[in-house]
Amino acid sequence: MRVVTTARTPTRERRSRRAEILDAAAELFAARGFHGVSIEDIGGAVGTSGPALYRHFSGKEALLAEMLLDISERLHASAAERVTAAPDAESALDALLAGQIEFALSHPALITVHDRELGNVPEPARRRIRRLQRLYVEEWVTVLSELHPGCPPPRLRAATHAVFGLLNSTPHSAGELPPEAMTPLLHAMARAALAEARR
Amino acid sequence: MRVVTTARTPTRERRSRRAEILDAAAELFAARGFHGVSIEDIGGAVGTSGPALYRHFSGKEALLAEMLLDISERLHASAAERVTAAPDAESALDALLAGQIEFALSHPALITVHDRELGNVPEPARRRIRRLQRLYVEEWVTVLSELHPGCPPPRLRAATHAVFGLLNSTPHSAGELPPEAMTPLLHAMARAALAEARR
DNA sequence: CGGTGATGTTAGTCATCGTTAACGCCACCG
DNA sequence: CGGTGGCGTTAACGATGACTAACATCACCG
Repeated sequence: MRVVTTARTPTRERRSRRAEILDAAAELFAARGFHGVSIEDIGGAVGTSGPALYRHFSGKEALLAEMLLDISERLHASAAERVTAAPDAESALDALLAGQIEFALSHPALITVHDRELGNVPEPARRRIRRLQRLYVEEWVTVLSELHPGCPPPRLRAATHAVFGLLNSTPHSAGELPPEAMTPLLHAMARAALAEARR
Repeated sequence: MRVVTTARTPTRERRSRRAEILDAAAELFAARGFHGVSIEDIGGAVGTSGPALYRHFSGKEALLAEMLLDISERLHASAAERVTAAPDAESALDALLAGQIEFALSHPALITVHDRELGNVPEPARRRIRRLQRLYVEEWVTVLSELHPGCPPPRLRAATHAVFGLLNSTPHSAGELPPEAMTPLLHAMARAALAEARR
């Protein structure tokens, strides 16, 4: 059979195709959930159709795994850097807050997928992601322990998760405020909330 | 034949089958997402198998719609009651906080589904749910406006959403703290965070 | 008693989905 | 040039899922 396909020039390689697919998939997963998005949807979102995706990922779950792994690594690495660069616990906390807020405001889809879709990641990768998430939380808890000595770690962990919820609420209030106003507001609210954990 | 929608409960079981199905479905939706749960899964969770569900709901989407509608109505009704019963804005805010915290702690699955699955509700019901959610938020914004006069409503709305994120983080920190400790912690953190919205 | 309606059951149907197969371009490299 | 490999295509396949059909049970009530 004769296939008169569109003769496109694949020489254009402005950005890695993998990254392009990951971005599109993140947007779709955030909007409709992992199982609500088909391979065809993802392919369509990057201009190719369907199974072209398998040239870049071994499957749908592997795609998700790589996405979550990348997010967890970026968050944890950024936190570790910021904490070691800070002169004291006070500024370390501010740096952690600034990092999380910046990430949440600039990548709302990634944040959304990050705390919704862990359950769909197959087992080998799931553990690695969990580990990174735990390390990230412990980064916060360590700083807070220094700030609130004598406060039991479980309480600090609960407070940390609560603050994550506060900061990650960004996707739900999209458009309410411009980022220049949202950033200091979230920072102030989170800081005040964490001060209450002291008991 | 006339369709009589006022269903007289046959009282075969101690609890309505509908409610039993809704509870099981909420748990499953929260854990795996709407599209990650099959009709067979839901049936299996209540001891029946598969299509028995259609004796109680017209379909999977209708089930979700009823679930979200019920949640939104309960939240909004509770908020309206509490606000009108409160003597002043200060205690109204405390009552709103207490209500949301109690709901989030006792029904984590419902809270999870409530802010994740709106996109899967078909259109006639979606608008009603959105409207109730908006009314609920406005209940908070009205109280906060009285507490922080001169503060622009968009800022108060953003702060309210952020506090919802904080309070609804409960499902993510399950087991960190017992409810007796979690309740006052969340209340204090939320109150401190909202005080910062004053600018 | 016989009928009726509420509530189950199992066996399909039809659409969709993830994945694989088989093939076509085309850039690059010996 | 000719092959090789990266990257895309369409066509199929097998599994699964939502939903329907046809039938069973059984309490209840005239």
